[in-house]
Amino acid sequence: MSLDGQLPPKMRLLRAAAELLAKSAGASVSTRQITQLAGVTAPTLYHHFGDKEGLFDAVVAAGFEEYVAGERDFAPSGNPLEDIRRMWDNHVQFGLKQPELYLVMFGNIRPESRPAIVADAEALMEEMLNKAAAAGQLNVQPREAARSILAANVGVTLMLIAEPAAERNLELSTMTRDAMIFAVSAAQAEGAAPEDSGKSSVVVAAIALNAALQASHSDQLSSSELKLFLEWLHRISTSTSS
Amino acid sequence: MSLDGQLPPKMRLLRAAAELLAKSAGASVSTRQITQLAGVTAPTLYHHFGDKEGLFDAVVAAGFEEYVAGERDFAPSGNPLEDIRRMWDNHVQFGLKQPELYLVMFGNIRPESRPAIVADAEALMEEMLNKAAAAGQLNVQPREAARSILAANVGVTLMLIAEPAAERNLELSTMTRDAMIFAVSAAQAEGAAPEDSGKSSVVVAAIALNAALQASHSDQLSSSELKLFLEWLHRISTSTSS
DNA sequence: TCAGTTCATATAGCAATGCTATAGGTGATA
DNA sequence: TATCACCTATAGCATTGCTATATGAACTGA
Repeated sequence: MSLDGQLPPKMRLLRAAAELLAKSAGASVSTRQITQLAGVTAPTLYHHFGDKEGLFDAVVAAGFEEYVAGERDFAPSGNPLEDIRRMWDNHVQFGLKQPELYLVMFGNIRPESRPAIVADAEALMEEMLNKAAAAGQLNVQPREAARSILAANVGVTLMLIAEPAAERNLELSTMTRDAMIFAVSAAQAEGAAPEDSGKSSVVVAAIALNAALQASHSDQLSSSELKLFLEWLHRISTSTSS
Repeated sequence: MSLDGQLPPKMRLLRAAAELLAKSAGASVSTRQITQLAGVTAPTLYHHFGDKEGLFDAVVAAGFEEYVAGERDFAPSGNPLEDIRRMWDNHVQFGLKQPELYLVMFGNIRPESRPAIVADAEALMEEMLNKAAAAGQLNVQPREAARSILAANVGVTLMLIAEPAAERNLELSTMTRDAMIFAVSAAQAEGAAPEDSGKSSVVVAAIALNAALQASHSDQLSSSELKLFLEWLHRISTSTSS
């Protein structure tokens, strides 16, 4: 019952809330529990965070920073698709290590409350996919691919969290991961997929060029020219031949 | 303020809870609101459902029956993969029509509380995938495929719910859906995928035979023979050639 | 040095919540 | 009619999130 280091009460509240949230298996955590563990009285909480939800938002924000740090910390391997795999695995590991926090971040999403985190996570994924696109490894727009992969990533993580820890089979994760990456990557364009083999190398090249352009901030075209050019590229790279 | 038809109080409580849960955007619904709307006093609720959570569980169970009914209601189209697409779309539509209910069902999943629903949903999906496997359209075990597809389906639905209704882009759903089905189906085995082109037609055939056997309850082998035979099949069909 | 100002914490308590001990009413059966 | 199981209501308890108000500490400017 002692988080009374010399830390300021704000930090102690954050840590107490995070700790109680982590160990309470879904049961609701009361402000009295939090303040007691932090060695602080109620008004202090409301002075710093305004609200119980405000405190939890702060906990979530801290957790998200940890998540982002984990996603950025490994050095790029040279193969963007391989980096995306690692990103996926990092995401899953984060969810399994801090399930309660993860559930608050990605399980309780509501339109009016918290899509900012999702947008940030998508941006992180898109950033990596842009490299793949620039290398000609992508079959679809990086943004769409990022949203799609992240959605599957979240779904898999939630499913794994829902399972009793003993029965968790990580093959679900690797299988879904590779399925998504494969479907999104340019590998299939080399002849297979009978239904949409029309995704010719033209499309892949257009996507790659698009990504390269947006990444390099080229100055060789005026902004209005660039806008139109990108629009054409977009039309080409999203065209389906069916 | 009147759900006082001649329905029994138990039904009125269920409907009141469902209605309040549906319109309260994430805010917690109090038992007093529910009992008042149902025209009933508190002990009645606890007599019938024991708990507030018990009542919500009942609401979820009713919602899940509705979900299952929706998943079963369309006639099979002859093409199992096409049926799986419809199943996916049904799932997404259900989530978008009843977001609050869906969030309780799939967003708040915790290992100790509610994996039964997930297991049922998986079984539903697996049932359909067995047909695809029997038709030689599947590249992996039906159970694994079902878990994978359902996970992606849940993730996509949650992401769409998280978005403001105005900006919802269903292309995320169709794209992820087709990506998953493509990756799981046997189509790619016909030559493309350079990394694991080893998924030869032997594997596909083994999976198909396995599904057919389990579906037909063949009596031509004794149960112990069948068990061993299935084990071998399983070994074949899960072998990777990398 | 000291009044003034601001920030941070504590005392005490309110309204709303989930839930229950107890009792009253209703219908079917004997 | 009496009994008995079932269902519902009155009243109230403990806990919840939150706040009105007051006290202390630290810094500012003269």
